[in-house]
Amino acid sequence: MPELPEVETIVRELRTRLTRRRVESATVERADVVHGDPRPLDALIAGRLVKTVDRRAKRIIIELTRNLRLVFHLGMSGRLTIDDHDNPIAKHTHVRIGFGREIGELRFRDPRRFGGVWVLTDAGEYVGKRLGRLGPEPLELAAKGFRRILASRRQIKALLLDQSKIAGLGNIYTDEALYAAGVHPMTPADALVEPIAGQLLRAIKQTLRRAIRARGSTLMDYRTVDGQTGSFQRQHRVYGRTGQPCRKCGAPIERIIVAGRSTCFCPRCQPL
DNA sequence: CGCATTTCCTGGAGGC
DNA sequence: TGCCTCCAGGAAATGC
Repeated sequence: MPELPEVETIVRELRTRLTRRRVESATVERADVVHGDPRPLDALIAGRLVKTVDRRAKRIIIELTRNLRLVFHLGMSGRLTIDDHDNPIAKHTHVRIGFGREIGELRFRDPRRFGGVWVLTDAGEYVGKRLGRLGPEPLELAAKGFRRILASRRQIKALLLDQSKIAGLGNIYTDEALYAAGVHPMTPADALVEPIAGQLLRAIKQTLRRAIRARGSTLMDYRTVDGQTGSFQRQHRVYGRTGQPCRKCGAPIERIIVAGRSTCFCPRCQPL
């Protein structure tokens, strides 16, 4: 399940391989995963060059010439890969964007279809409707901004998962960061006063940076653009370790439901 | 408006 | 082996 580190890994690879390349064709196999400008994608983007590849929270933004952006969201099971044109097309491949023969084909595959691509031809629509409701990037967040976010009675886990408050964390990195800071996931956010709030922000940033360095966590679906797995799952302290001993204190890791999500934590290192 | 709950979807796991 | 049920979860939609 791609969160910020997985998406950042994908963006870096796409940037290296696609910047300044020319789109030659586009094929939509499933129209209902494509949103935004309703005109046929092939006619719309063929001939344009890739100007930039960037990330906002968990979204991948491919900017083409003449003010057109393709915004990919991978949802749960989405993958973006670059394949040779004649590679077999995997099941649930919904969109293919062809580049030159020596580059290959960008393929968007998403079995569960929680993801999609937004074709944005107007900057206003892009900022206002799609990305306007996203909170700040956690890696760019200062202590003051974080304290403002914490001014709520909600459980800290629910708050960190709320993309309109802070954008990019998902279930894995929320659990890992809370463990690293020694904070129980059900703690009311406004109970986190200094120095704990600062510790938590540092834990969030450190967890994300380490995960990016390991090219993300592969549990099931996630792969990098060239099909490799990430390796951060080997450094997980709580996520997916239910019943196994805490690496700090030896107590068994527990799994509970918080904010409707399965939540792993150490009852001894993260007391309420 | 803010926040909690429900809903979408498929593949894989586990029970029998 | 085959069939069934359950579960994973990002975020939009819905319901207070």
